[in-house]
Amino acid sequence: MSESASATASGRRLEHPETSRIRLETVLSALADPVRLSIVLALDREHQDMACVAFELPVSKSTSTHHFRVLREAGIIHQYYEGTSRKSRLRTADLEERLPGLLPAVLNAERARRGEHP
Amino acid sequence: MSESASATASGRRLEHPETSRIRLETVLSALADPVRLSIVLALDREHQDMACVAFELPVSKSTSTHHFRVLREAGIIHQYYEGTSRKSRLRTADLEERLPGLLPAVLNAERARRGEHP
DNA sequence: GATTTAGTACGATAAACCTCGTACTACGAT
DNA sequence: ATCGTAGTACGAGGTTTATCGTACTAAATC
Repeated sequence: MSESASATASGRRLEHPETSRIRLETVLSALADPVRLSIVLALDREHQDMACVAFELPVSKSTSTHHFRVLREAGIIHQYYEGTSRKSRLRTADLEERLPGLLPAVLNAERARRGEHP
Repeated sequence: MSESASATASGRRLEHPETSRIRLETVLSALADPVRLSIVLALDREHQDMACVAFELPVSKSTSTHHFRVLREAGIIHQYYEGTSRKSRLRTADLEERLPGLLPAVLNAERARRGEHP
């Protein structure tokens, strides 16, 4: 698992923390926001890479960019370029290695709150 | 489990959310702070009720009060008066009922980070 | 009653955060 | 080459947060 950005389409780099540098407090902060929580939930539900636009977030484009960056810099999602869009994927395995049980617990609780079936 | 404060020594009331009103985002926010995380860790490690002064936090008294209130209002700790001091206890069972697996995951991760034995 | 101990209440301050709009870039399609 | 789509960068505005000091309260002790 290399950590240098996979620049499929542009020369732009996307910084991702190594798994060993994922920090509990940063992850908790990142997840403690309703918009970001809904992003994480959608990524988990669809279990496929999603472009930012697919989330239909109730915020502006720049705010959306901000939230995705927070998630990426916390080590919660992996992002890469594909054409004009940027795809995101949950770093499920990395999170499980570094913070075992945390993401499943958060996903379960939030799904339960929303009345979604597990 | 009654929710009206147990005013052992004073007439002062301490507000505690009912278990059913514990919110994921509030809990995540509350745990996403180093001082509060160390409070929760100490409460879990000592497995007994602790007075605020026993934590020896690296902040002033008023800041300490603030952090304990955040934890209490999030539903993470229960507090009651005893003499001149205020004792705190983790609401382990309530959290497990409402947000299963979350607290153990956080405690494990933080203990691992600190190099403490589980 | 006076003192000590433990903690609260009330601002104040400085940093961080969420939000937005505008201007810009990169890629794909026409 | 032009246009549209998807997203970034930057800066600003407003709110929340963490921190503190000072002044206060309640209980235990002297």
